[in-house]
Amino acid sequence: MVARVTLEIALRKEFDYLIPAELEGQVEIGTRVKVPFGARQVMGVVTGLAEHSPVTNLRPILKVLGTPGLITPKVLDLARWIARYYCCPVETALKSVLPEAVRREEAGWQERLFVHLLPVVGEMPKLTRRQSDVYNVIEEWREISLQELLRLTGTTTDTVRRLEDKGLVRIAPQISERDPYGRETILPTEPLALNPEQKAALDAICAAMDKVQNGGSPGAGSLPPSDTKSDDISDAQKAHERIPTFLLHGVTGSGKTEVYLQAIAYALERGFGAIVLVPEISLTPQTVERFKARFSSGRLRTLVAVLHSHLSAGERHDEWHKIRQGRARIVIGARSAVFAPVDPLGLIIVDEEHEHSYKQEEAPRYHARDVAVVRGQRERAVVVLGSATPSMESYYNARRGKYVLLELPTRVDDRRLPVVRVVDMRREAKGDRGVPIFSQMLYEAILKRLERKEQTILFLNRRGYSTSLQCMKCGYVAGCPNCSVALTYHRTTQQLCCHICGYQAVAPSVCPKSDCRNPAIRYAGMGTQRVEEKLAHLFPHARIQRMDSDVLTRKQEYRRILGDFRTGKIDILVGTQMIAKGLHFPNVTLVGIIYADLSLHIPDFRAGERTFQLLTQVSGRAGRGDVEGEVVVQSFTPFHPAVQYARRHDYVGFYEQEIEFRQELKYPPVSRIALITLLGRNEDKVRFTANHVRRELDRVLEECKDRIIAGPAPAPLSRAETYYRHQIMIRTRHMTVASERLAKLIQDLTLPEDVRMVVDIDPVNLA
DNA sequence: AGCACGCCGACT
DNA sequence: GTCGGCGTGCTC
Repeated sequence: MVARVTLEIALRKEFDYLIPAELEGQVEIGTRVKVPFGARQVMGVVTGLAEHSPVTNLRPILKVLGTPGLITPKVLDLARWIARYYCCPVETALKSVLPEAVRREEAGWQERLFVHLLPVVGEMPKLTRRQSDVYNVIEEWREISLQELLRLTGTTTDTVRRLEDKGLVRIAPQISERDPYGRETILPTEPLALNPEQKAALDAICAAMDKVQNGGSPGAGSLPPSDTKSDDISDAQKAHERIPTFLLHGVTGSGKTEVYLQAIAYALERGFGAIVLVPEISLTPQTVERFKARFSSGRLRTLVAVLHSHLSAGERHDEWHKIRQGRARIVIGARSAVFAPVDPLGLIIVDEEHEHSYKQEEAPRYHARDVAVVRGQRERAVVVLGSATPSMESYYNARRGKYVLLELPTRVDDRRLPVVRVVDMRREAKGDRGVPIFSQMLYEAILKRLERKEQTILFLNRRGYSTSLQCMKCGYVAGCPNCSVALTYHRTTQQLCCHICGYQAVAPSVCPKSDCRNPAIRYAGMGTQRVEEKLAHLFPHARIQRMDSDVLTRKQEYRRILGDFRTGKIDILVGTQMIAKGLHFPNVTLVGIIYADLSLHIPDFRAGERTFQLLTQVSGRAGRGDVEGEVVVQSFTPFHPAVQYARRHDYVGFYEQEIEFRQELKYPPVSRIALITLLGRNEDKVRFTANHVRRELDRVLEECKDRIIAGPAPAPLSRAETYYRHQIMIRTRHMTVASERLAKLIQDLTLPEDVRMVVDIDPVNLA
């Protein structure tokens, strides 16, 4: 017998090995093995089995490693699809598919000392500075290996023992299972009555599960020569009918989650498990609780596993095995949860499917929503994509009949959508003083809320105090020495800060240009800090809290602020992106968007779409209680379609006009994009290499008739962290073909030592 | 990835 | 005469 092995050293090639008699029966697809490779020994994963190999002088497998069955043929199949489509080595794809914590199997179960957080009984004991630092870290992780804790805090076992003596933590060998949300008590919930639209959506999803899931799974094929591109499994599946994918378009508050819950119940009923993907920021304890509350008791009782990036290695390992062993049949998690080993899988839900955080920004550069759809096809699982503002891609697919569109046009509580008022900021300019931060309308609206003891959310998608430091005399702008961006001024620390690489410098008091030295340097633009300061000045008695990643250095801080806001200890919450999502507070009756145009001016064809989504999502925060909500949008381009359609809550209207623009310029969803970036410290070399790559692309994509290749040109962010960046953009409707050619080009091309090439298929970020 | 082979410049 | 530069190619 012969095994084909993909090696851990991430070569873009697979190698065949003999299975020695003594290992016969232990080697299967997905088995991890140690093999000889030249003079070395390397680890790898078996990707295929056969009687014979096209290669003659085979060497034998040395050893079988780890627990069998970690990588199932299904998982492997998915990893190979990712490797092919996203142009990366299979091993790189496997890295995401099998989390590191699970891979290092031994470490996961090993009896090491772990520090557990204990509930505080009675008075909190006095702690020294050091102790409380350590305690804070433990509190954040809830449970952490002693080793890791010591590494993280740079302390000694002694300090931790001290905490144990005070009864705050327990140090013990870890055997018992970790449950990240174990200490919370959850009240069970019953299915809610559905309105007709919800009912129709649920029925459609359940009917699809009925129709499609009649059991049966594809078997393993035989080994083709290693350079063959055909994928027998996917070819076999093409014969079957397509598994439907649903796009659930429901306005904020239309009860999408209840539809998800009941669809999951139906899947469980029929013996299938489910995966729920949510954006990382929405994966709050409340979100998880909604699912646990429904499924942690009753007839369909099952564990709900949670997967996200803040789990410790041990927790991740445990959650994974809960799923693998079938004890948890529901998984809720961020991007990488799309790979959860749920089997049999009946349903995948991708909530907020338009969210960019589903795209992984490092190799493998996969999009979890798209992987979900592919996985659904391969495992006969029904996929439901949900959003109040679907991505152009998904709505386009729905329009073309590739997805089934389900609409939830009304809020479950029958409340009207908030009134959105757009303020033309060009008319607000006060001659000498320029444009104020707050328009008269927004000022009065805030004042009214303060009088009525209602709450306000103010949104500005930019951190810091001001955008840039500018000399009014010579035009000098403080820029980052490592990146091609202006530095942001942070008043609290009196520093200039780069939001790309984190570079910091003391803010100068006079213009640093030697021939200028103008003391009247000014700060242009504004950030959340400046808004907060101005607010405090305008409303001295209001309780104001800022919330952005500068404030949130700690995880508990996030919870605390939201807790204070919920209990009414804060009148006005000022924040960035992160307050735009999911959170609902009944007493919020006003949402102010300080500068709606900010996201319109970024050099990206999705700027309009992003702005529309942002305005719609932020508006959704207003008026969920008994009082109707009001949204005030300040804009310098008040008649821009993204602003106007958002004002009217008209998604379809926006889509119709946006798709025309995409069509005209052949941008997604009408085509697909592959973005090739060349990076290096020597700009000439980068430019030269980029030109060379361009010529090669023209050659290898010859038969890709509809291709449009643009560039090379400096990337919108032309320099980041001291690396110059040049880009080439490929647009085509046949990305599968293009990916394949690109993979070959990557293989054949020899780049100069100090120039790297990054290939991003379906990028969401063009910078 | 790593390591060998191989063909041209300045050093004991 | 040799040491060493990194281009090219190979590993089942």
